[in-house]
Amino acid sequence: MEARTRRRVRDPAATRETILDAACNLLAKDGLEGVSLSAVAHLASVNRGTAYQHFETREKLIEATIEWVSDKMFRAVFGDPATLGERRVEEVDVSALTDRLSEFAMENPEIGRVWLQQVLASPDPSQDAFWREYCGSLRRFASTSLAVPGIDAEVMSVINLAGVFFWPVFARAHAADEGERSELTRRYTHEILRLSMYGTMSAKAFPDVAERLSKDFAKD
Amino acid sequence: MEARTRRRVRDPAATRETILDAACNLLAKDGLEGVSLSAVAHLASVNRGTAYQHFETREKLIEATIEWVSDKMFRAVFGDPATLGERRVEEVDVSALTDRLSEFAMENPEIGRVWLQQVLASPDPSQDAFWREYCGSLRRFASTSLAVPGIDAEVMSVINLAGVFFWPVFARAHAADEGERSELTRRYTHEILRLSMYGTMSAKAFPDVAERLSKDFAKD
DNA sequence: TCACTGATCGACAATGTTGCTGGTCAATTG
DNA sequence: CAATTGACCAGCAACATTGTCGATCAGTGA
Repeated sequence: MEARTRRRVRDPAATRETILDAACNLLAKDGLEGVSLSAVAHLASVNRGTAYQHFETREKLIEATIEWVSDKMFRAVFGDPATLGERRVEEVDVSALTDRLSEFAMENPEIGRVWLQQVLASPDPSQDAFWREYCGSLRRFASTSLAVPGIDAEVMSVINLAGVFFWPVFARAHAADEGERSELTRRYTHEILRLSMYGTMSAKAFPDVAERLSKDFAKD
Repeated sequence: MEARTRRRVRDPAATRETILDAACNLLAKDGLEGVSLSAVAHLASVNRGTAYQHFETREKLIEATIEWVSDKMFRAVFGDPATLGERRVEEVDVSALTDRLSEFAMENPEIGRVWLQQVLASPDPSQDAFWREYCGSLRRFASTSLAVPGIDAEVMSVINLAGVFFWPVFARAHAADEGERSELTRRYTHEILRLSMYGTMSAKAFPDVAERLSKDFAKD
């Protein structure tokens, strides 16, 4: 009859990681609603009590999960935070960065959206490393001659990130297999680059809008 | 002592509306997580049993709420569906449409995001009237000479809608009063128009990206 | 007027979740 | 080696939520 469930070997750091990883997967699968301590602990094969030992409350767990996601994302998109300082703005390969971000978003659905939501709602988004880096590099880029003048880096960050994190919702729902999925990823990166280069409206066809833009501009 | 709670006068249609309206408000306040039948019924001052009479299950209620939101949004952005057919593509005022959409998104936070999420995840987004109209008009616009060539209407719809529905998360968290909020709305509409007209990257500074774009293009 | 439909309500069972507590046991440290 | 720490676990209490049922009672139509 035996069969007592084996007691987990004592390794707090690893346990914490296990729990966060489980929370992350659950987040990607069912969204925020699906992240209950019961479900997370079960998926991580950890006792609920143990989970509470590591994270005081559900809120704290979610908060920690978001940070964990942010870090994962940072590495996937910008590489190792340690070696970051050395690179130059001019050297940043916009096109490759977009590729990596789209890739990550597609592989980790849901969590990017949840992360963005939390970060934007927080009193100071730049507390978050990924946001700081993303928005910051966009701002630096905007100040170079490589960029069109008049870019609002904050708004552009929101637009870019919102788009890249929402597209997988559509893509994953409409792609039957891996192949179609990467095709849809390609479609997205193509379009975002095309948009960045050429916009959507033929400038000479819209003198009124152009005028409105320059007027808004004067107000700033 | 008396004080029996008055029984609601019999008016199923109005009751249904009341419930949906409550659900909608709750959605805007607390997101999907906040929409429990208990909370909705309470807010609507309706017995929970009554709510179940109108909506078989929580899922059904949420589904109905999303449709209701879609309809509200449609009217706010495109006007009355009945008088829609008459207008021409060329007559559509892009700039005014953007204004109305941003306005709506700011006034009704959360629900637009949830709506977009549901619609994109559904097997056939064009079942939804708002999506059909938005994406369709973008497609029609793309085929005119007013537009830059090569636009992917579906991707652009996602980018635009994701952006406009996410911006309020940032804006509402960082605006102290009504005035700051409308200023932030203005910032958004300005930037999205600017982006549509001029993009972000100086085309001549990025011959490699331009080449990649034309290559991708050839593959299609 | 009177039966009938169905909108509304109060209560109940089943289930799930949160957070807490007290107990066990492995590792560390003096 | 003994004592202490704290990681881990099982179970409890409080509460929320879902979905269901049977009992009313207001309109409606015969």
